[in-house]
This record gives sequence, structure tokens and C-alpha cells, in this order.
Amino acid sequence: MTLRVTNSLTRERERFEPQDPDSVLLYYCGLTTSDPAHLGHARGWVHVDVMHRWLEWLGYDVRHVENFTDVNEKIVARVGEDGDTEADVAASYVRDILRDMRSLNLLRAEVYPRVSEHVPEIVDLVERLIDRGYAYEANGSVYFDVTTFEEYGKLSNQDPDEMEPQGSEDEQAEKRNPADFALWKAGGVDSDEIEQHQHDAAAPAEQAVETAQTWDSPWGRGRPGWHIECSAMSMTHLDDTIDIHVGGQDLVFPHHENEIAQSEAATGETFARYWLHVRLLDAPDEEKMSSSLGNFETVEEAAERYGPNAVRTFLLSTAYHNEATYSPETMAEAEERWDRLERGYERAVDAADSIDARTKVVDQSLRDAIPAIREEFAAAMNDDFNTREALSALLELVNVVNRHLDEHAEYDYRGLRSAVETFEEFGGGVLGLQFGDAADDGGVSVAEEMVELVLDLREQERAAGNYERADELRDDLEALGVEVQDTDDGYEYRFE
RNA sequence: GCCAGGGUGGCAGAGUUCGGCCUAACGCGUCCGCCUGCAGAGCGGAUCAUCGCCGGUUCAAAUCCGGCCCCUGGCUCCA
Repeated sequence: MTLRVTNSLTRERERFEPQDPDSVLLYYCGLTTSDPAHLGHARGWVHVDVMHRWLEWLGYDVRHVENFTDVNEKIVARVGEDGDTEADVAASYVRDILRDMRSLNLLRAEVYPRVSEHVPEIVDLVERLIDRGYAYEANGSVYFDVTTFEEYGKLSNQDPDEMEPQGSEDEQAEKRNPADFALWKAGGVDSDEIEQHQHDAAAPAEQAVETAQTWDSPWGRGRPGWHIECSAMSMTHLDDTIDIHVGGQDLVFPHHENEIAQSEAATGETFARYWLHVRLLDAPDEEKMSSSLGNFETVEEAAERYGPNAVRTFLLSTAYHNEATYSPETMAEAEERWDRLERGYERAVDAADSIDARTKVVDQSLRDAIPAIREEFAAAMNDDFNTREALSALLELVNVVNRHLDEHAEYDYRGLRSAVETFEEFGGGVLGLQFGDAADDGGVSVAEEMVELVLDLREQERAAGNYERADELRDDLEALGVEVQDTDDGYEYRFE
């Protein structure tokens, strides 16, 4: 069984074979640090995270690089009146974004390179392109001449002649072809452009512009173009040719198309062998969710409100390249799915813990189901990272466990243990869900002891027939986020 | 206009690459039953889809071919 992925370059599902059979070079086009991260970004992160985890499960050594674009007009537009600078604003958003990533239990990338720290590499790359005849200088700016790269348009399947011009009017005047794009931009940033992106609390555009970073180059002082960074950082931290390049599908053109052109022109080698594009998340009004439309739910809000596991369950409940809509309803459903999964896991753990490891009870239907479910999960992941199906397989495992527990007076120890292992290995290790988080820290917490104290009191009230009082106590605990369930063997509870 | 991707039950969403195991998964919702002081959780059962429309190929089509309708994204900063 081998991994197959849908390659945007060919628009076909292909067998995945990295250059080096033991390792995978993975690059993800990260964020421009000009706004808080929203759920749409999280969709990309979580799917890339799961790809990373699955590749490791398959035995590959994964080198994962994810950039931050910390030099950009939109960042300058966020400069406030309190004396901060483009660099300060960017650094502050980088911190927030890394915090958001941690909150979603993402595996760390090996490197999070920033544009501001790679200007020398960018300048080198631009020089190479000029030397090789693919780029030209004009008034201190440098442009890539798209007519020199025959395959220009191969990713987005477009003809440069039919494309609309890229860049501002001033740029148009100095470019040879309308579709040429900037590799290096002379001078600082334009205050009119900044003004367009500014919010309420912004500093006057003229003042903000003063804080924009510029660097020396062979063409004079200036700033790197938008696309060149990813090429430079990908080559610097990975290699001239990488295996997988992932990004949002909104980046197909022009960003990724331009990356291919400038990278392959510079090295003569294939830039990325497999291009995977994550579909944009739709907002409740069915428009795409995006920073520029301002219709987003931030990662911080969502993680706080629903918890990281429900958020991940939501994002993984749709395959990465399909349409997905965020709404209170779809999110609520994801919460239910996650709850069912976690309860199933906890039931299996509790049941296994409650019995002697030496018991000889065997439930053949349980034992047979588990390898089948494992196979289903692996097949789903290998089929272009079909996380929806993978999640379904795990929910099937919940069914199997529950049925076993309900239908048998004596439990199958080994069967339950392998179910628990499957939850942990696939749900935890691959999908990055965190089971039994609250109870995970070993000893019994004070909170638990106090909840038990209250529940013991409630049992006394129930025994005395004071149901009204008992229900009050249960409601009070519920209000504090403690879910109470009565069973034949007494109460059970869990923290929500 | 050009490029890309979609339209599957009340909702959500797999399956379409390589047609048959799809009388269509998993979940949510609704209804009934078991259990329960009640509730929840769980279990059992039920409800719910001629897979956008029309035509074709085939022993066989959600899956292939042709036409049509509708939707979304990209072509401008955006994961």
C-alpha cells in the first residue's frame, strides 16, 4: 500500500515517491504576519501537520519548513501611532501565530524562516537570474521576464498572453511584458498603497512608511518582491528540488507559478515535485474566509471557544482539497464527533484498567474488527490524505468498543488494549488529537477530589430520595463544565 | 473573457483516479425501544438519497462519454 497524492502540476493522483527513499522535503507557504491567524489558516496548518505526521508514520524522515513573510506592505499598514515599526509589528504577529499553532497541537516545523533574515540569499538568487538572462533591472527594481521561461503558466495552466497585468501602474511602465513580476523593488513603500490597507488605529501613512525596512543591493536600496522569498528560503533550508510544496489554493497563481519560474530558471532543476493545494475555508455566508474580507473567526477565538480537539476534528472532517464551510452548525457537529471519539476512548481505557490482564475472555468480533479498522485508516490516509475517511474509521472503532462493552459481561483485555493503542497511535499520533487531556497528568487533582466530594453528597441525597436537591447539584456541576453520568456502579464524570 | 474545482438524504460529508462488494460510509438530527428516580451517555431498531438535468456506452454507472443548468475559487494582497 503506497501513498498517492493529487499533484496540482498534473491535476492527477500520483504515486508518491520522494527523491530520497527515506526522507521527505516538505515546504509550506506560511503567513504574511500582518493580521491574526484565522480558521482558514488553521485549515492549512492542521492538514499539513497531519501530512507530516502520516509521512513519519510511513517511516520517512520529514524535513518540514514553514516560512513567515515578515516584510510586506500590509504589515507596514498595521504600524500604529505608538512608535512601533514594520519589524515590531511583524515580530508581534509571529509570536501570536506561533502561540496559535501551539494551541492546536501542531508538530513544530524544523525551521520557520523569515524574509527579513534571508535578504542576502534573495539578492544572490536575483543576481543569478539576471546573469542567466531571465531577469532585468529597471530604475533600481528587478523584474522576471516571463517570456524567457518557456514553461511559465504550467502550474495554473494559463497562457501569459491572456493574463491580466501584474503589479501597479508605475511598475507596468518599466516592465517589458505585462505579466512580468517584481523580484526586487526599488526604494521603500508607497504611502498611497499603505493607506488602502490601513485600519482605524493606524499611524498616518507617511509616518508608517518611514518604518518600512529596506536593504542594500547591487541595484540600490530596496525591498524583496513577494514571490522570491519562498524560492530563496526553500532552497536555503531544504534543497534546489524539494518533494512536497503545500499552500492554499489561492496561491496557485501568481505566487506558486512565479516561484516555479524563478526557481527553475535559476537552478535548471525541478523546484517542487509534488504541489498540494489546500482548498480555502468558506465562511458562513459562503464566501471564502479571508483576512482581506474580514469575515473570519480567529484561531485564538476558535481554540478558546471549542477547544483544540474539536477544531482539529472539524478541519479534518473534510478532505484538504474539498470545499468546507465553517459555521456554528458544522462546528457543533464536529464537537459531537470529537466527544463521541473521546468518550469511546475513555470507556475503552477504563474498561481495560478495570480487569485483570490475565483474563482469558475473547470477543472475536472485537479482535477481528481492529485490524480491519487499522487497514481502513491507513488506506484512507494513503489515498491523498483522506482525513475524513480516516476519522470515520476511528469512529467505527468507537462503535466496536461500545458494542463489546454493552454486549459482554466480561471484557476482552487484549482486545481493549489494542483498541486503546489504535486510538492513541492513529487518533493521537497521526490526527494529532489529544485524548484524556484533563485526566492525563497522573495524580488526582484537587479539582477532581472536590468534584467527587460533591458527587458523594449528591449520592446521599439520591439515596434519601431528595432528587430535586440531587438535580440541583448536578446542574451546578454542569455549569462548571463537569459532565455527570449515573450508572449502575455509581456516578461517572468528565471535564468538558 | 481565460483557468481550476464542485453539484450525493433534514444537515454535514466520504465514495468518482482503476465502472460491479454503493440496495451509497462515518457523524449530526428526528422517532421508537432497552437502561434510568429523571437526565445524560451507551446499546438495539427506525426514519432519510432513483447520487444537478437530459441523452449515450455497458451484462453493469454516483463513478465513463456528450450536451445543458447552477455554484465556488483563481486571474489583484490573501493559507
